[in-house]
Amino acid sequence: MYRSHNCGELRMDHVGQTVTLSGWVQKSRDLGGLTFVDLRDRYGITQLVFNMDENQVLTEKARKLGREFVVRAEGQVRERSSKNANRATGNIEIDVKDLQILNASKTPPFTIEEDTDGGEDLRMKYRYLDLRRGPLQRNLMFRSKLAVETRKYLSDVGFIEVETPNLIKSTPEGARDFVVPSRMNPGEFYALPQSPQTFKQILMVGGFDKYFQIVKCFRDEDLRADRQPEFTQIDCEMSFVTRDQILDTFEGLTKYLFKQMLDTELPDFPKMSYDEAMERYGSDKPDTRFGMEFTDMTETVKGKGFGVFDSAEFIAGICAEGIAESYSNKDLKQLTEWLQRPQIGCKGLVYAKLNNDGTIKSTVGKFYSDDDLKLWAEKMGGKSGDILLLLCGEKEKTQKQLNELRLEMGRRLGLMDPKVFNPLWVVDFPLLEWDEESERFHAMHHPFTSPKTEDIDRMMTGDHETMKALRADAYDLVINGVEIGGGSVRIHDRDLQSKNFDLLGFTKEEAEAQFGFLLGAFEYGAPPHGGIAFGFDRLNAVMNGQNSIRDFIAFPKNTSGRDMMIDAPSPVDNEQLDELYLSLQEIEKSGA
RNA sequence: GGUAUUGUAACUCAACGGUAGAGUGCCCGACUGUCUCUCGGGUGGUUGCGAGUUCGAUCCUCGUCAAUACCGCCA
Repeated sequence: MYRSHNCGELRMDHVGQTVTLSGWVQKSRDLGGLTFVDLRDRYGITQLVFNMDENQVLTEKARKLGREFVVRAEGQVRERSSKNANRATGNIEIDVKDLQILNASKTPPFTIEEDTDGGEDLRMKYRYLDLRRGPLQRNLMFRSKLAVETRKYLSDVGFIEVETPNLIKSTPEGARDFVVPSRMNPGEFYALPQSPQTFKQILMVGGFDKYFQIVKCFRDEDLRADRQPEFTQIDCEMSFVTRDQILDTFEGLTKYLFKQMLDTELPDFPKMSYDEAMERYGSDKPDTRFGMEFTDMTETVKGKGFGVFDSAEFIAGICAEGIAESYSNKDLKQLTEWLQRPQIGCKGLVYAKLNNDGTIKSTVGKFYSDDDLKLWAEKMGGKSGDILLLLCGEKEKTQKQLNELRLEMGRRLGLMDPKVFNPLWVVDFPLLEWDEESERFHAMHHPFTSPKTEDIDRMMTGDHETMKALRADAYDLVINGVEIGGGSVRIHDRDLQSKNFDLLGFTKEEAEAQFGFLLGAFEYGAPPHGGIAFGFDRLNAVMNGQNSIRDFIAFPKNTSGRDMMIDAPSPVDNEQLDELYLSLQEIEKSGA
């Protein structure tokens, strides 16, 4: 027997019992005649004691243990003479009678502790060591429970979990596909699914009116801290439902998950239109934990001789509360430079400091009287002690930049409380997005998204400008400025679907070749349906107040899409290539 | 594809253009109540790689590779 108990469960109640523990050596403290060894498993740490007077051979053996040795120890639980209040098992220790080294270990390249000294790349290479650390263990246990609770909730309200294939068909819309060559079908390729989108819609046609799946999705696009090439979704679809029934169902799920996992009661989720989100926050995923909302100043500030404003399409600002005294000119200059980085690309920042003594200091004081500036303050809700920050330019671009500024100020002023969760539904997204480069429309959500009922007529007959303004029955769940998931009511009418493909620039033949199976299915009685998918990795991260999803994935990839542990991707043998009828082009290495 | 930052001992980081250093780890020794044990000694380097400038480069310049963050991209 390797263990009678784990390393986290022994307490004063167990004193006197003979127990067997197995685990890893966290650390040993050799005091000469007395040696302490901290034994660790995923449940906790228990102290082993060896005494030279009582058993010299065993103590000598214990003194030779290195970090991360795997050992089995048998002995008696006893009360400690000096207790450690910082540890759950800190009142007891094991007086070891027998010690077995199950496996020795090389010295690990970084410390296996709560806060490791290892850098990201080392931790990735030795992921199996990093996984032994408390934070990673807790994250993966959290993830496991979150999946279990999701299944519990959804199956309790009647959802059926159905698996869909991973070897499917490449489609031109959306992200780049990962592609898999088919040996049995020379010259042809499968694609890995970007999501089970078409399959879940076909399941609706198949009569599974409530479907869900916790499923891997694959997208061959550049990565970020919150984006992996393979990631997991809670994917759902429902038939015979309205938009609000879908939203209610998943609001219910979200509330349930927060209650079960964090014991947090979420309030009802507000619904905000895409347009409103853009006006108030300049973002389709606003962080509503703090205010600092936009004020449109276009009309207010024009006509006073300040050319930059007078010629601008759009001028808007935010009010940063209570920092007039603490923010020096140097700070503001530095903030301006931050805004001027190419990633953001502002030309400049206009500010007005509303000093506590009632004076106002502004970069554009030359053009605006104190009364003018007081009007600004009034419009923007500024009071003494605040700083008004204004940006101007082309409307969409300026909104985007002001959004960045708002978020940065939120960060700097500590307004993003990690303990607070502010969910909201962003609804009524645009149906189509005009792509200047290819000079055609793209589906903002995906090609099966239904326009809002009231927009259908305009869609069938409207001109180009009308098309840009069409609203879709599409929605996102946003929590603390993170897009947790999104979905839409789908088109179930073949004519409407054809029109949509038309607008997206598909010929009939292309549409048939790409999506014929779905269109065919729709001819046999497709029910009205809609659905949603949550980013499961992101949900884990957000619930734990973290930005990076990597520490919630057991084996993540780095920013170049490499698995540093197994060193993938890697070349394959010519034999393998031949079998697949593939030949490689020379890869040009520049320079060298 | 672009912008930026970083690359020095096993790890985390220092070092004005002038013989490369600390803490941690690791090894040896001492130590009977530690839990960041303590104390003494020791080990440890192709400064990512390649050019260039210079009497001399970890430092400056160019190239290159890699990691990370962001933009583009991605729902």
